[in-house]
Amino acid sequence: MYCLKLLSSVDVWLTSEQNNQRGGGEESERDKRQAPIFFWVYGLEVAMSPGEDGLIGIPFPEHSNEVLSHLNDQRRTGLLCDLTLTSRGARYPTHRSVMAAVSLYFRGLFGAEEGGGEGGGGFSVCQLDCVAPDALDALLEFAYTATLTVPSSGMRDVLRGAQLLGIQCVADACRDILGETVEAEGETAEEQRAQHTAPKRMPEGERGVERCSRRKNYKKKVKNVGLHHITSSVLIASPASPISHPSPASDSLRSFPSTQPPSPDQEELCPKLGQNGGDPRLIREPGRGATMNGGPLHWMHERPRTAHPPPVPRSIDKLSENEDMEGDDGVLMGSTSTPTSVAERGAATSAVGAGRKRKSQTPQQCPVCQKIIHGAGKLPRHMRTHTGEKPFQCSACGVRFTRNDKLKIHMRKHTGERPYPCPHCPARFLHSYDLKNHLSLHSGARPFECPLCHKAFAREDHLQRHRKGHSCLELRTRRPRRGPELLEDESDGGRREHSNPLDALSHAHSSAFLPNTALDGGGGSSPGPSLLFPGDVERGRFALQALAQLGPHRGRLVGYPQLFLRGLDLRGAREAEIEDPGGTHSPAAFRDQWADEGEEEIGDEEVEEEDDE
DNA sequence: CTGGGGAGGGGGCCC
DNA sequence: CGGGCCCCCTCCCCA
Repeated sequence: MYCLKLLSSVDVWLTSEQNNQRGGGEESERDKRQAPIFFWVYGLEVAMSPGEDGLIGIPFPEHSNEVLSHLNDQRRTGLLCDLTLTSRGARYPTHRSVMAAVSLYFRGLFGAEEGGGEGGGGFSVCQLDCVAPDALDALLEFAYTATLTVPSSGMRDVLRGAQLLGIQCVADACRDILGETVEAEGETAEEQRAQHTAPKRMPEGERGVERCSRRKNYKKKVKNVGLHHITSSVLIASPASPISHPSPASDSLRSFPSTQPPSPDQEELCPKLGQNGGDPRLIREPGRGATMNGGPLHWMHERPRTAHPPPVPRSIDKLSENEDMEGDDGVLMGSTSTPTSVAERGAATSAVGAGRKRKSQTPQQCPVCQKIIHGAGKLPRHMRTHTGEKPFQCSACGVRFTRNDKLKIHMRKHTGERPYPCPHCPARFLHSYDLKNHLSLHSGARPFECPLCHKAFAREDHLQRHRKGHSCLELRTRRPRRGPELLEDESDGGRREHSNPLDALSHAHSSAFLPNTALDGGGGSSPGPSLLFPGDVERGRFALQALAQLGPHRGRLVGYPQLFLRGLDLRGAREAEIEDPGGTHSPAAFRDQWADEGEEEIGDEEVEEEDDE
């Protein structure tokens, strides 16, 4: 009997006779058969370790984002911050654990302290003048949001900082963006200078500033960067980047231009969009190196250098400002503690750069999400989805959009224009797709049918919503069931591999469902290959019943678009239940805990089916 | 729970 | 090649 924690509050109890064998060294045939045990819960791969004898690992993709978000909140408020990074006067409260998790440098730094007096804990300050404040800010934001926001002009700073701190993924991404190639030669002068300004760390209790150039072996050779001019800002994010969790820096990022009130200039530049709507030319000056509507450059200028709350009880600013300033290149270091403006830096880099010719624009891979963007000129549009840049503002209501065509459609609300009239009724629509949906009402066509309950919908997204809900799941669990022989397709005579056991189930209980309405949400993007074994349908069925037995807690699983069950070897559990009907090992014994009276018949049905077998 | 509207995003076509 | 325009899909929100 196992207790599986679901969403921290839902317990799924499974029984297995294998429980008694755990650790006993016995290896039954089932143990051999169950080698790779995976199943899919609505698109999420769930691993059941055979060695763990039925333990199920259910991933919660949002968990990491939530944790990061909370950590970022703590960073913003200075809560639990036990490390302050400084760069030329700017202070960045942070958490040692986070930095150690992100940075090989800090990992080595703090790891070396393990067992030492200061290892776990005292407040400490780490002077990182070798990393430009903007770059350090960006790297911290990356650490806490999985999103790296960096203006293209600051890409090299970030690259250098990432290399110095051993944040390899960021360094790689920056290199990709910069189009660098790994240089097999020795360290460049830049790297050598950087070594002189290696991160320094000042334990809180110490009076002076102890310089501890403790670079580890993670150090990567600095590439000989070929400078080229890039006018766009780039935001690097992990695929699951929680962009919605702003850091102080990201707050400022988000303040441009989407939430930033339009400047009077912008208002003048965007007088009356009207029918001609969001012509971006009214807002920006393309090709001038300027950014849309006060974009990255504007952001960088307004980016608060000391936006972070300063919980640092002691000041090392003067020391940090005066040290190592000569060690970096002029672009980075400048002559004072105040970083050179991005505009100046951009000009500097542009002056140095040789102007690399951009590659073909179709298709292009997004440097942030690695997605391939088809179509010429579509990448900048796509990039705005990462940066949150919304250059196109409605002159009527102030709402901003990332695309002018969206603004144009939006303006129809103000102008009353509804260019898509229904030929059968006076209805008119803003979107062509709305008209398309509307026409299906006239025709009565409901082409989107649920393969399980056969309810038809006029809109595909409504069908998907319906299938994501658990109302249909209940029906699924109560379907009359057949054996796995129904996997045999009568039409082609061969064994059909359904994309998931639920398909098989639905196929079993009904032969009339639309071929395009598979349970994968209509997208046909079932994660992972279809790897059904002869017993999978049974396993999937039992898993559904297990879900059903969640009773009121089952709703917590609602929202998963799919329920894929792969190799879920739960038959043992079922058999155990039969062997011990009503015993303490039976799920039925725990069914009352969930007090879902409507599901009891499922269990009864299950027993009846077992009797039939 | 469902129907409808709006918005975000991607792709195709054209200039 | 970049941008405009359009279509399509999907998601979210509201009644």
